Amino acid sequence: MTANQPKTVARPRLKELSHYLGLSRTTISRVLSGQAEEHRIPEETRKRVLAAAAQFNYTANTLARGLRSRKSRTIGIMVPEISEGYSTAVLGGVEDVLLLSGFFYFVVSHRHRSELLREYPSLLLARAVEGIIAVDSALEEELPIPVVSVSGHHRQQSVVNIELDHLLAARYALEHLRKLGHKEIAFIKGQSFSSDTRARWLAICKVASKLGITIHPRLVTQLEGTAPGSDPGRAATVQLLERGVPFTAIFAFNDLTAIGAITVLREAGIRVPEEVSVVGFDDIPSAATNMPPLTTVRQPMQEMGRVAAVTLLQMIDGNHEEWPRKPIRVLPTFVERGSTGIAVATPETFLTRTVVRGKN
Amino acid sequence: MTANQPKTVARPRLKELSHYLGLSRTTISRVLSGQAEEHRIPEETRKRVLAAAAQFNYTANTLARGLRSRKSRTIGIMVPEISEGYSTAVLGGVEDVLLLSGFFYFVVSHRHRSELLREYPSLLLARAVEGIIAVDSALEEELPIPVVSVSGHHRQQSVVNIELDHLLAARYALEHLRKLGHKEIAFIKGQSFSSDTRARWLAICKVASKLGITIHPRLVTQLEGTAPGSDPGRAATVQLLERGVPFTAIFAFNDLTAIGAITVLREAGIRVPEEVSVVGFDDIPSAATNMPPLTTVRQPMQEMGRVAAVTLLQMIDGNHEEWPRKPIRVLPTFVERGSTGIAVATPETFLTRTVVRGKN
DNA sequence: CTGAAAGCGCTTACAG
DNA sequence: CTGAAAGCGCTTACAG
Repeated sequence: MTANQPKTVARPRLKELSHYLGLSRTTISRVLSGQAEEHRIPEETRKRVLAAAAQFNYTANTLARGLRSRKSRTIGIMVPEISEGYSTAVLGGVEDVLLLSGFFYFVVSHRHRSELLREYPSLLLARAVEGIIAVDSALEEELPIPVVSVSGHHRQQSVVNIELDHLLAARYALEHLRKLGHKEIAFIKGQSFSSDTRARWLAICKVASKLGITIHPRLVTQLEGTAPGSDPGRAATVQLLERGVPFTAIFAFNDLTAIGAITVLREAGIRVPEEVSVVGFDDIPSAATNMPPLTTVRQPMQEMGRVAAVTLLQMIDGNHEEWPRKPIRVLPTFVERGSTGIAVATPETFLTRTVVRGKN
Repeated sequence: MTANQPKTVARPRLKELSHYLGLSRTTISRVLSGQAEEHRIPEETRKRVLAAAAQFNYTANTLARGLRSRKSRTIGIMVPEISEGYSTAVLGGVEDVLLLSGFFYFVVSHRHRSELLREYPSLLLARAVEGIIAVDSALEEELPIPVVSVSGHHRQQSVVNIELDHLLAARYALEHLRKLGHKEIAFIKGQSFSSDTRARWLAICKVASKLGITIHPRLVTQLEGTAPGSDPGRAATVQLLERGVPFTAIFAFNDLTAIGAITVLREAGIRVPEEVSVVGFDDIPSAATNMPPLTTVRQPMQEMGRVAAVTLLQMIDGNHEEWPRKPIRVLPTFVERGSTGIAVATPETFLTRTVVRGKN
């Protein structure tokens, strides 16, 4: 950071502009932050300032501005894993909104490590963020800034939840399977640390009972471990097969799990969807190009990101009374593709085949 | 931002700690920024300070710290699209390194819009970032801070390039296809705005001529448009089929393109790999679960991210003489999966079939 | 309509 | 070994 840097054009400061224009820093600052009107700065002056700013390519140092005004115009986004599709789809939506508003964002990913989940909020606070969006992450403490949680199911006062309508999601999937004649349905629940697991499972139980679908406990399994990708789904499916209870369909926690399940089924010589149907959740991009293409419950992830961002910005600049008091609900859609089909009459058939262990 | 906030525990400031400890802010600051040694602060004092900081959960306001010390401990990352696999895989690697070093990062995605490509560097500079990592993005100006470019092929003095060994990549793919007997190989080049397109294509031409593989101009096509996903790949493949020149293999610019190509081929009734082999590039997660699984040139994207971050941090804290003067090269690996097979003797066969237009 | 001065919360020469 | 004071680059009461 010394004289060794390549030749640089130093960013101009307010002081320089002030000299150049023969105006006080106060006036320039007012013009540039859009307060010309309320301070009755003449149009002529305003234009001169704007022109000079453009000419010297001046923009305020946001560190200084933030320190003084207590508005950093920055938020923090916490995700479990930056390199996975769900988080980044949400991020895409968030970005759409933020960038139009002049906000920037820090991303931190905690990879489900509890010490990171605990530390990151403080670190973000030290970075003077004005709000936090938590994606599928369980925050523990109440924070002094607004928080919007996507699929997080928080109960704190300062947290507004963006939630999928899980009942509708469950109804889509289960009615679809019932219509195809499926009665023996296996379920792969999410990892216990995923904040959506509980809500999604409760909805499934409720809808199943309403539709008269029996959930056999030995056909219920759960993802385990923090491995990214479809490995946990493979392991869960192997477990399901080993239990030896016949089933004609699997409702997976998400698409990655469904993809893993299909791989294991095929390795075991079981055809999808001819012998076993598989329903996913999320509709990540590869759901459509998977073979067979996934029938799945689509979460509007981009939209959830946009809604989260809009809500957070309103909370930041509005006052507390106006904060949403209830979760904001978004709706799933159902995407029928090739991984589901009519239930076979005798599901036991596949049990006679060799079960190939999934790599894990 | 007024009294309407939920009850908040204000973050303690240095002043408070100073009162509490009966020590100057100077001393406390020194202890907390690890300068106790060089200022010969007694171990006893050091411990008292650390204990108090822990007790009050004090961390320095990074805005103030950054403003004064000119070290924001923040970098900017520019990517084309936050919600696509390539960028986020690189991001994962970057994060591994940054978080250990106490750096945070802003992400901005320009979606190939030239005004954003132009503005973002200034906006990041205004945010006082100490360096920038550009992923697959062509920066125009020389910046006053260090820049590391992943797959960017920049020529500016202040930019260090992280590059894949494209010659090796091309050799892997072409030797593999030649070994399988392919002579009529079609190529789908990247979009003209993608900074890797040129380098990758030059390498292919060079290696092809060395291996005695003829590149038929009418078997060369190019991705067009900024649509994310595999749609551009579908369109390019449709074009290829319409030209009517027979081929037995396609070397696609990336995996998404390869996936799109396979879809179009199948829709046209052409079997992969029995009639046409397809080689991808990148090895994104869905390459393995695609049907058929993709044979592809794997880029070590996480590693590229890690290398980029390590390099940038060294540039930030080292002096200019020590900056790398050459591109840093990383090596691809080759992943043989199911989308390639032995070349058919009479590739013309597929041309008699109906060509189905890819949706686009 | 305009500006001088204070101050945001730190770090860092400088002095002892 | 320790601290008083200056200052990073802004914004914002306050005053006129």
